[in-house]
Amino acid sequence: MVSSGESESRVDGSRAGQRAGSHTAGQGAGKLESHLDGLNPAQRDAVLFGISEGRRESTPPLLIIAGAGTGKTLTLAHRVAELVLRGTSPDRILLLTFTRRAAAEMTRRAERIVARALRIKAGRGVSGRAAAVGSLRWAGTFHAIANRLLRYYALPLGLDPSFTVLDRADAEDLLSLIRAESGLAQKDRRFPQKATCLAIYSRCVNSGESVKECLEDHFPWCADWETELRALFREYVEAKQQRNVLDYDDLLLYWFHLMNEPALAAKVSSAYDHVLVDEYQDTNSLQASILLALDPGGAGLTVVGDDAQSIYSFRAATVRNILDFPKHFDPPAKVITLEQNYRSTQPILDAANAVIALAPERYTKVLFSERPSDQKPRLVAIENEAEQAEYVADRVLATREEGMALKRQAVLFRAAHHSDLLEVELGRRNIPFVKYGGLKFLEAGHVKDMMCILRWAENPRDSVAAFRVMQLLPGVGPATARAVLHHLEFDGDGLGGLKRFRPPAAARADWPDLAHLMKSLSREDCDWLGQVGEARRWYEPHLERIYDAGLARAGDLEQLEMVAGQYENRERFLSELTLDPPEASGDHAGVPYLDEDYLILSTIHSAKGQEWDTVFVLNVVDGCIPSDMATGKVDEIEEERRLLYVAMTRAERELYLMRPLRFYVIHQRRHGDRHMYAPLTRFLPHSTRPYFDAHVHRGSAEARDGRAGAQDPRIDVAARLREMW
DNA sequence: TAGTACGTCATTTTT
DNA sequence: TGACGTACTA
Repeated sequence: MVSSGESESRVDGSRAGQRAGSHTAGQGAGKLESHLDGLNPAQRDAVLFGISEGRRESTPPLLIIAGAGTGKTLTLAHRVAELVLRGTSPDRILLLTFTRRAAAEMTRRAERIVARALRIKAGRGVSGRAAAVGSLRWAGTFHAIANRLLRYYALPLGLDPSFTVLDRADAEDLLSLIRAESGLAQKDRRFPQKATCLAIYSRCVNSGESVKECLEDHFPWCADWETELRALFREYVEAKQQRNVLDYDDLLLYWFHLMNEPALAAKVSSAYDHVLVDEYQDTNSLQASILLALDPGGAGLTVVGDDAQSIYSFRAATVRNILDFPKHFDPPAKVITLEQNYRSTQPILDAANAVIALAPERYTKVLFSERPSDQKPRLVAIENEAEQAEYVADRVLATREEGMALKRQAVLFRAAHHSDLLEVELGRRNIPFVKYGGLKFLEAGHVKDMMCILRWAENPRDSVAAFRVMQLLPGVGPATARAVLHHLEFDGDGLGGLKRFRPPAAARADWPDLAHLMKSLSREDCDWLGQVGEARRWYEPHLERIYDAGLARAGDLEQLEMVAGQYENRERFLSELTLDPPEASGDHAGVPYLDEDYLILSTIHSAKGQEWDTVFVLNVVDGCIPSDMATGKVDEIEEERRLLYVAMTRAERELYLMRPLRFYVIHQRRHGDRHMYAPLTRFLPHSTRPYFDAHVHRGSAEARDGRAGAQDPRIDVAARLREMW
């Protein structure tokens, strides 16, 4: 329980912050109102820089360094709106974001700003041109935009436009299939796992490193396998081409090669007047090459980011992209820095600044806020992880009692499994929650099965999907599935050939239905609406046979069918879901209803760009932050420091750093389970102590178990026993 | 050839 | 703990 002595300085709900369209109080009555009134001078500079005429040629490149919570999205949205207001067609703005959520948010805000600007103009009697952002057609992640471009340019790229996109799990499966076929697995020493192989491959592609360099720098324990890995990757590339499938990295690679052919590059480039890139610190060198090829002179190019929040180097992102950006151009790109934070209270910023100030190399930028508070962030030492879970659940409920919705509170952690115990505790207390990061909706076996049915129909050469679908039938295993693929290749009638395959006896009863389903789904004129239902009706009996919790899983499939209805066709549905999967998974599988209130659980990575009133950070101990997988290199440690910084700067009003003293370490050593004492994270050395309220929390377990506490009276039993005689 | 029982060995974050 | 690979049985 929390001691009742803690003061809870409530801040009124309307943040002193900035929201698109919100008026800031205190504007001089005589001053003319403008849609830019809510912006501070630096933001205004960033919005207006170089776009006085709205023409691409006259807009030099711009880098906006935007610290955490400094109104980055607001500023970028204003810039987009400003471009539209000055006559740029929204169709000719390319907006590259880190997630689709960010793209949607930016579009929404830009629209509101434009609407407001037009209202103001109209109010002044200036007849505003009927400009509307409409939807920004070219807003999305690098991968999503690549997917669309590659379908437009499939022909010159030698692609079949019906290609399907492999998600990570599919790519891993394909790799592992090849590994098995090529005999790489049968070595005396253990070959790296499929996930590791793919990680190595992906890093090479995205960073431009050779396999050798990559292994030395990032996967030293696999260094002996260089030759085999290269052979594996060669076969992997070939396998993808045969199957007409692209993985995530291919999307970028093909785009890159598209941009390397001058005639095509010119065509792509000429489609956009302005290119804006968000979260630039988390792009990798392949993405940077694409961008520079898209806009070599930098005209109309704006990138935004914060080097202190670069946390994706494991995905080959390089902070050099943002640091070196200005130098790519002559004259160098203009740099504008945003330092005023509108999110957090000053004590939270002070603590976060203190953490990042200890980074050996950094680009000085000190955030300040106009939101005072007496409440420093709390550093809570607690017995163990179980009590950490109880404490957080208690505090969450208490904060809700004070009127703060669960949705305005978040629990952040380094690795997805760090919230396991908390999830159990929340379940026990019936506190609804949604978890971001970790296992996704689409990774659940049964959802994957359904997606593969549709993918196979979309791309009959997608044998990864086919392989999976066929083995759903009883009596069909890898050998039969392979035989079917072989049969189809020679039959030459697409999926229609399925009905001419003679299945083994064990599968005979179920075969015709599958053949019929796939033939039906793959017809050219097959209406998209209803396809998922058709697949579901076929699949449900198998679902019940294959999985234990068939009923709960059937619910997910209904969800999937509803989601499918929101897409115009099968290709869009498959691509967009693969490239931008619904990332939350609730307590019960499936997406929660939006009107419910629920607590947010999230990995720190997935929390990027978000903010909550109250934030709890779990396991602020060495071994978790920094993760003990990352203790090797200085760079890696520095990235972990930035992770803690990102986590802390998500909080608006209340921040709790949780520090369990004892960890129960399971299945790690032969010696069985044991306890370990974990030291406080090295990122909070003694010098940072003044920025925190430290307390030691004595868990309720002691009280519940009837154990004695410090306040209990003392009895001198020994003396009494002596007195008995 | 499918399906299962058992032994081995672990590297976080995600488009 | 559980994912994955191997060996065995029906």
